[in-house]
Amino acid sequence: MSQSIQRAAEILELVSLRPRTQSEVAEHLGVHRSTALRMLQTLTEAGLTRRHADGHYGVGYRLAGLASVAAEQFDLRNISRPHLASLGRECLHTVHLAVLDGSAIVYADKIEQPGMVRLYSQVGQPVVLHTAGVAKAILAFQPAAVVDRMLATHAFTRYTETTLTSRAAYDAELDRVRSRGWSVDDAEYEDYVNCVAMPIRDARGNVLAAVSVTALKARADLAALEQLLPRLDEVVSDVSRAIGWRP
Amino acid sequence: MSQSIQRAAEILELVSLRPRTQSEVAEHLGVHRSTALRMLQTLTEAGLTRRHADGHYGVGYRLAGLASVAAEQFDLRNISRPHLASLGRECLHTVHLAVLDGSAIVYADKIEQPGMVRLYSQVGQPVVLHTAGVAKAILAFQPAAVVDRMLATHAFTRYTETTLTSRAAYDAELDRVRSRGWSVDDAEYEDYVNCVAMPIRDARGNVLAAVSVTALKARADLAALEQLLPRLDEVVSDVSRAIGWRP
DNA sequence: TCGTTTGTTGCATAGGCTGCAACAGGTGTG
DNA sequence: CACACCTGTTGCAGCCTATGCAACAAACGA
Repeated sequence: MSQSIQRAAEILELVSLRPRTQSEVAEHLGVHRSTALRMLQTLTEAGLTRRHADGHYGVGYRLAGLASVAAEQFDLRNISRPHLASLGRECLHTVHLAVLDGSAIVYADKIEQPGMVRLYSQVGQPVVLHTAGVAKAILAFQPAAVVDRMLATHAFTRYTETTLTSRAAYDAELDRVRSRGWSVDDAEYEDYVNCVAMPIRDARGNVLAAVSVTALKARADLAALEQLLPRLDEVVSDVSRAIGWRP
Repeated sequence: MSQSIQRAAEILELVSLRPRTQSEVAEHLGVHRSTALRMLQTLTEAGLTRRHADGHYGVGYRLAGLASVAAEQFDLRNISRPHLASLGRECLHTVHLAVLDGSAIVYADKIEQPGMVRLYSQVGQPVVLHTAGVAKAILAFQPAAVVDRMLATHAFTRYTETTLTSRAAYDAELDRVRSRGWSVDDAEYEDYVNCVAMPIRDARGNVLAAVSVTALKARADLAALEQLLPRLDEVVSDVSRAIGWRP
């Protein structure tokens, strides 16, 4: 809508990766050098960028200050709620939000549908790491060290026929999840419940949460749930963008 | 220089104080409502602002993303952070890091203590040159030309009874700071807040930053803060050494 | 020393921003 | 239920302002 502001935002994105000279910024934006300089000067006056001694422009201190204000207000649950709710209304299944919280993954929100069988999950409770779709969607995108730490003392208890009961099998599944971008719980915890899940990325691109659509197999089996993946992808993309993620 | 970018920055500052409606923003900027909305939409697309469910606009989470991507650009802050944090933990007061940034001195970091009264200062904001302890700690060790340039257009506004309201009085204070190596803010800006500060030196021995310990007078008066000087000296020495300074 | 890049300035142009008005949709109030 | 109020959207005319350009001084590094 507003070209100059768009360009300003682009400059911030550019110099946040690494400080740039006025010429580099000009070239990146496709504008004249003097134009880029004028914009950089304005941004610098505002403290959003700052000029380094070597003539490169980087991110300014004021931006860090504003960022901390934003960080204080961070509230994933409230941000994602409307997106999850509309997803729930559309597909009429239960929608979960789970977040990585220290050494556990816990349900942070749950959208239920009226007149449905209640699922066992409860907000605030830790998920079962080796069966829950959300756990796989989150762990698939964590550094190996984090996965190791979380699974170090984890027992791969068998709950159903499809439960993954070894770390090796689980790791293989995480590989699959990582490459295709979504995960399932194929009746691995209760043999009549299955789900699909996708990860949410934060402002740094890290995966710290996931959304799942869960249903009784009798109501919607895996094949049916997979039909919802495009819509689920939309939802997690929207939420990721809303919390500052950019592709 | 660039009107739109200036306005964008002003919007960020405005909504960082508290979320505003498009009408409030328009009024604040003195532009038509549709203009303000167009700017807000652009900022929101970029993630720099964010629309709350009630139609108010606040700071966006992309700011946090940019700041964290750019974290490595703030070398001094990164180096000093652990030292400041442990100092803060020990004395349970607010610790500030301020740097000389072009023609202003701005807060570069702020270590707050849980459950404490919030101080007015914000990262990225310019400090008040004639009252802030960090300003005195930095300016006392600048060449006269730099001090003159920075104070040339500075108004020595009186905020409290102890505010230094003349260049002469300020220069005398800088002399004192220079000889003893530390500075104070004796309730010169807000009559219930005081602090002590010491300079950080770089590899060339130049002072480009300072650290302060700030507290409500009721919690710790100047005499109490001066007890912390040996520890503060340790901190600024450690940080100075870490960036290459040698005594 | 020279070549390169930065920062500055004045100016003409054109492009984009601005204000305006009208309308749809949503919210809350009486 | 009507009403008032605010938000969000759109098309458009006119003017502002951002832009490109060129020339120059200054800083910088090779």
